[in-house]
Amino acid sequence: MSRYPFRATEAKWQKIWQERRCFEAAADPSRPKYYVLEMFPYPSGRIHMGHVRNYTMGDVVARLKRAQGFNVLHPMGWDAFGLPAENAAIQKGVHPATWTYANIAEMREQMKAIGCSLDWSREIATCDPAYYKHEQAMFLDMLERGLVYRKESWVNWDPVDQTVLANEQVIDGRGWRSGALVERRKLSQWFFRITAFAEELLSALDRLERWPEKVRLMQRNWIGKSTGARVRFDLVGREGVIEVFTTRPDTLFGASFIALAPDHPLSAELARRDAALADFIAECLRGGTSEAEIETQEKRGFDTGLHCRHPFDPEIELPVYVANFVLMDYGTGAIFGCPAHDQRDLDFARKYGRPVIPVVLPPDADPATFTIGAEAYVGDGRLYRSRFLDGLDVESGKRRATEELERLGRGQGETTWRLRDWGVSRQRYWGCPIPVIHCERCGIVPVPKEQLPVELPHDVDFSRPGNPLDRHPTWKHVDCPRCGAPARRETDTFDTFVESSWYFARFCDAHATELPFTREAAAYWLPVDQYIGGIEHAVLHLLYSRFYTRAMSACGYLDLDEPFAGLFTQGMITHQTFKDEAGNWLEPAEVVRDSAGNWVTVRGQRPVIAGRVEKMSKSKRNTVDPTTIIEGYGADTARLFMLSDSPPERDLEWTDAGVDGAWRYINRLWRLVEERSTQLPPPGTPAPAAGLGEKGTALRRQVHKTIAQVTSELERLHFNKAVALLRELSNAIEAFAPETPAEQALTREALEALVVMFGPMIPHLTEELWRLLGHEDRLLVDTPWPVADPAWLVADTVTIAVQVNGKRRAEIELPRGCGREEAEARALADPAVQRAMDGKPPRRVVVVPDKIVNVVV
RNA sequence: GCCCGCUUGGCGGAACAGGUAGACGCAACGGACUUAAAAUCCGUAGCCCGCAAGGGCGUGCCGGUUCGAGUCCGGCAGCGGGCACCA
Repeated sequence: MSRYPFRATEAKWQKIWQERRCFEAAADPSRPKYYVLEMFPYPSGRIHMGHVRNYTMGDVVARLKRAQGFNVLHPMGWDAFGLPAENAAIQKGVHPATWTYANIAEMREQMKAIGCSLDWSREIATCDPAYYKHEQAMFLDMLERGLVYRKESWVNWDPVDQTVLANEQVIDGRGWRSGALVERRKLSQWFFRITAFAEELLSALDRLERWPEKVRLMQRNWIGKSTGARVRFDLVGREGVIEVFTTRPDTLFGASFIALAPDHPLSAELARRDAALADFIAECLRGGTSEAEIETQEKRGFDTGLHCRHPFDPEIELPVYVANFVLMDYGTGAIFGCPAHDQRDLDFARKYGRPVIPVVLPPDADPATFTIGAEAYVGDGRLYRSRFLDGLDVESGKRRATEELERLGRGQGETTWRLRDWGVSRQRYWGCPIPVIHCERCGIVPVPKEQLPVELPHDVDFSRPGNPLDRHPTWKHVDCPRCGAPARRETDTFDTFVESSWYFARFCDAHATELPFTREAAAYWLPVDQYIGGIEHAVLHLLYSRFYTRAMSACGYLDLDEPFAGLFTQGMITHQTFKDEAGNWLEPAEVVRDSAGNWVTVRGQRPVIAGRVEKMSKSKRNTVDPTTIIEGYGADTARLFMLSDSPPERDLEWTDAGVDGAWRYINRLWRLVEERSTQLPPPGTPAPAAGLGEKGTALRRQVHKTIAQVTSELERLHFNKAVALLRELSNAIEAFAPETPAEQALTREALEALVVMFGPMIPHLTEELWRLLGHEDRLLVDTPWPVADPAWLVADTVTIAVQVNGKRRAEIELPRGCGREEAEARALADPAVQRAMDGKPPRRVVVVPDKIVNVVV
């Protein structure tokens, strides 16, 4: 029995595709373009299964679009700056650049073995000065336009990685990479003014129709727009005013206290003369921000003794507290408490004995008896006890109250955002240097563009913690470009998310030298038509890129707002976990089933505890190395397994049985074509249009139906459904034993359709089969996608179900499009139907033509 | 706590737009070939009753709309995810 020689075959076709430069793209305005992109990898050293799944999906789309006649751009590169390179330097003494480029070389070879239709001529690495030079130039342009600024602020400091983190990189109070509890520090930092686009970044989400709703929702929540009002409360008995942001100006008459954040300037001022308050504030600031701590922390306040006047009635005076639950970096850092209609304010009021005054009356509630118990009322209703607001609903009340505040000069309508500006300064070596110079006399001076790139020095010392750039003997010492006095380079580098915020644009013109990319190339290729990657970037990378694209447009580099027209987020790869008796994680390769079916260790047959199926991770050791699979079964087997069965957005459980199944099918397909190919007429021999007999007609119908369905499923990225349809077709071809020349020609027709349609998924095998079918002159990758003939999509007859009282009782075959009377008569005549009717006359017969007949008795 | 999603055989999953639930696979079982095993091929298979013909039940649970509900509506449960003192 013949076995598919995958190793030689895969190597052969990869070499031919490369030699013929099949996948190198060139802009061609006369042709429609299609830009397919997978999120580029960090060069950690080895590819993992998640990469393989990601790139396989992208490759199917790229190859499909290519066959459909699009001018396809499908590039690949390396997100090459980042901390692991520095950690390697510290631990192994290897230079970050050496480590990174060695990893790239290794991973490039691993990736090539997957056989993706990538344009390697556009390969980029973000740590290349030829790349980050443009990033520095763009930064200077953005600085000039006010899209970048520097300010001293409280930052999230990761004590393990010794660097600042963006808000988006702090998860549950811990650094996203190190897992260390984040500290607060005050530092001077560079910020991208992402908030300048907050409104647009939010509203444009509605237009991203080819993005998952889930991602759009996550971004909406992250941007966190709240509309309300800023209200000024005058202090009693002293100068000054407290500004408060509220989304509920309608409930102002329910106010019973004012609360300040512990780090509010007024809190600090008062603390200077009040030791007890100073202690309270210190205690609040010490409290962590982790989830557990917030959960357990109770609402606590400190009465400052100060009072404020109510903006609508100076007679009403409200006490001012400092409270631990008020955040300085949201709104104004101060709130007014309305206990009746806010749960948190209610908890606080109950604890400190403040009055609870309901001012929104729920529908059907009696104003005389309505009271607030343990829960605040946050729903809609009619305002009452609120003078000029009485009788209004909540929405109208908000508008009316805001108008009144504006009329009195005590406030105005305002929108606040959860979104903060993006802090990009990192105190690390292996990143893009921020191209500015600090001069004692001139302040911050941009590095003149002709001096770019500001390159990282190669001779750095990792023997001590902290930023090696900072203590480099010479690098940071430069003369001020403006006044010539001795000055100091910025030693912080960019957050690596800056590099990934524009790499998709660099691919349009990866070798441009004067500009990051030419306007023409960007105008032709962008936006990315289909972007594929993990859901973990739903906020970070995808939001930064949307911002950065707008910022580049503002600086005149291109004319685009949204970089990714279509987004697909793939599921993760999971695998069963194993532990030994001592509780140590075991690799899948270290365990095996014994004769009784129990899991035991390969070495020593020791008992193994089989655990849950979880995301493949190094820490749980439940990973499978893609290279091992590709060497043992071939890339096509790995690709087919990943595309079969599991819908791409869902998690995929990696199993040996599943891989075996894919491997068996690869061989089955190979044998099918090998066996049939000897009896086929030469390529190009058409099968007759008619007279194929019943079997032949059915096969041709199935071919055309499969073409129509597979095309549509692949276009919607439903790879698992496409695989199922193609397996059905190949089952049908297997069952079809051609005898006449016409049937042999039909077999060729069917096999060719099958091979072409499987091409994007298992490219090496199908390229070989295409050759086996006698196509010497044209590669499969240059063969157009088949088009279904509508004439063969419908049969003359249809088999429909007949129901009696909604239960299926029979199947009847009817001419397609036959009339209701005939369908009804045929249905009622069926013996099984008559039996089910039990002699009763039909009360009603529902006929849905070509679909179903339902007899109601 | 708030918001979102999901729940179909032993397992992964199909089912366009309310119209034959379980396609296509994985695992399993029976058989053929083989000294044997692997590979391959043929066959069985939602569950229950039945030799069969056939019948009953069945898409997390309860209810509703409809000639007809996995699909629509209301309620509940479980699982997963996002956000979180956000005023």
